Amino acid sequence: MSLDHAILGFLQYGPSTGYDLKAIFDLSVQHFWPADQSQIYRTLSRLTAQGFVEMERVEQEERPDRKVYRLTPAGVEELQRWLTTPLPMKGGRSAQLVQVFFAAQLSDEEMLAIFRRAAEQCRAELAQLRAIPAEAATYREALDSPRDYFCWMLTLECGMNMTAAHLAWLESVIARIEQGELPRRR
Amino acid sequence: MSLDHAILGFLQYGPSTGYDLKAIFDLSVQHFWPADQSQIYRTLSRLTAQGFVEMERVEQEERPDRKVYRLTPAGVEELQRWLTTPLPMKGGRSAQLVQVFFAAQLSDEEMLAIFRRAAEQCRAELAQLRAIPAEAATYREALDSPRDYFCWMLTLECGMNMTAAHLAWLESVIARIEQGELPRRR
DNA sequence: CGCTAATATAGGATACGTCCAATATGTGAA
DNA sequence: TTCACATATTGGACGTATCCTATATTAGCG
Repeated sequence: MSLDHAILGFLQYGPSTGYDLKAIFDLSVQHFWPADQSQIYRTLSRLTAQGFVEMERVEQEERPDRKVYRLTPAGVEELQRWLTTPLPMKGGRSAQLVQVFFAAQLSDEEMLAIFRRAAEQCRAELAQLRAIPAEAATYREALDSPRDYFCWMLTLECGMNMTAAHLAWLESVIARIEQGELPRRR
Repeated sequence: MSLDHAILGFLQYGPSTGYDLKAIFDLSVQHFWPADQSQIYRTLSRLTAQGFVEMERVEQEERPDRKVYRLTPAGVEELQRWLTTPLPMKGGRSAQLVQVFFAAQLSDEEMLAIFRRAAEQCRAELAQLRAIPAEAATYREALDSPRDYFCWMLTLECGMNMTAAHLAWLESVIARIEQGELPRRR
């Protein structure tokens, strides 16, 4: 249940609405923990019921009331507890690797297409990740703690390293196939 | 719906029961597409209803009948179609990175613990991946096509590369924290 | 002799994620 | 003017994964 704790984590920076949370999710942790908007709202209700956050209704004219959530002491404690809890290494799923695994019956050209497409997507993702620090600057003041910022940048670095490594592998596979190292069909 | 297509992919090597499929899943594709046993059986029923596989009941004494599934022509076609379909790059989730992102409020020691634990898990996973080729040899004859085997080894290589890259990153973070590059709290 | 693992399948319950649509209105762009 | 987008929240439906339990028997180990 990491969405719960990610939300608690963000609320630790200060009170927020579901809408705010969605925005900061998309900017900062999306590449390793994407969050659906309706999922955020539902989780917020649950966290309230569990007593980890409190909600304050702020009335607005002509728009839906804002519901501003803040951490309770119990929420702070729960976050702390979770952060120091060892996590089981849950292997991610990759549909693309499933394609690779069964790609043997495709033609060489079709296989190359899979790898070239994947490489393109990697490059796009890398570009996206590289664009984050510029946008992050906006929030840097809000965060204000250089330690928080350091942690954020660590996750970014991880994402870029992983993507770069994946891209390197894809390119090496493409090169090998182009050099005819792929056994023939039949 | 990659589980569906992974099952179709394995059935392409020859008829199997749900039980057989579970075994080959765990050996070969588990590290990028783990499959739950009951999920396999349910998917098999659905694929039958959709006409992609056929079931033949093989009676056994003193044990539940084996249900042997085989691909239909429609199933072959569906597999081929899916293999050549571009996939949306679905970013994997990493609860560990969520911990890192919010780790700023932990002590240096607690942060180091997170990274050291993660590094340990990486090493364990690497060891597991390295053990696969030996077990794979059993199935090599069954697969018999060197092209299929090549694709299998590609996915293994990918897994090992990614894990190694992740480990390298973790070790570099540990080194940097130990050298005091992490900004202080408060 | 008892325990566990292997062979084989099935179903309920639950959590979690994703998509889509509805509600309401202001602002800026084409 | 029309269209999309930002603000803000909510709910239905569905797909997929995960967990647990039940059934039934054999083989091997200590």
